[in-house]
Amino acid sequence: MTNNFKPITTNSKLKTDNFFENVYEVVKLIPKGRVTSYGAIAIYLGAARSARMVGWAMNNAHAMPEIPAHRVVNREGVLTGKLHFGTLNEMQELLEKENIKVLNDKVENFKNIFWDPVSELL
DNA sequence: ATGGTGACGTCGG
DNA sequence: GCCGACGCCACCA
Repeated sequence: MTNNFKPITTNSKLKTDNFFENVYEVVKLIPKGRVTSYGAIAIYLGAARSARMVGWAMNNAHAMPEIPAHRVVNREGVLTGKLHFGTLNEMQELLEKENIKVLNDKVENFKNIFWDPVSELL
C-alpha cells in the first residue's frame, strides 16, 4: 500500500482516494476460493451506506489486474459485475478456477465461502 | 449547477 | 418473498 498509488479520479486528494485505496487493499486480501460482497467492503471501510462506491471502485479496478474483482459479488452472491469483464463468461470462469461453483450467474454455497473483512480481517 | 445513472443494500407494502 | 422507493455519493452530459 505504500506503493505509488495512481489517482483514480480526475481530482484526487479527496477521501475518495483513501476509500478506493482501501477497497483495493481489501479485495486483494480476499483469499482464493472465497468471495465477499460490495456491502461488506463498504461496511469494513466505514461507509456502510455507500456500497455503490465500492462498485464504482471496482470499475476503476478495471485497470488493475492485481485486483481479483471476480471475487466481489453482491449480497446475494450474484455476479452482477460480469458484464464489466472482457468477456461475458470471464468472471465465472475465474471463479470456477478457484473451485467456486457458479450456477446461473450465482455463487453456489455463497454463504459458506463468504469472506467477511470485518470478522475475518478486522 | 443540475439532473440522471449506477459492479448495492435496506426498508415498507 | 417479490416489488418499488429511497439513500448514498462519485461520475458524466
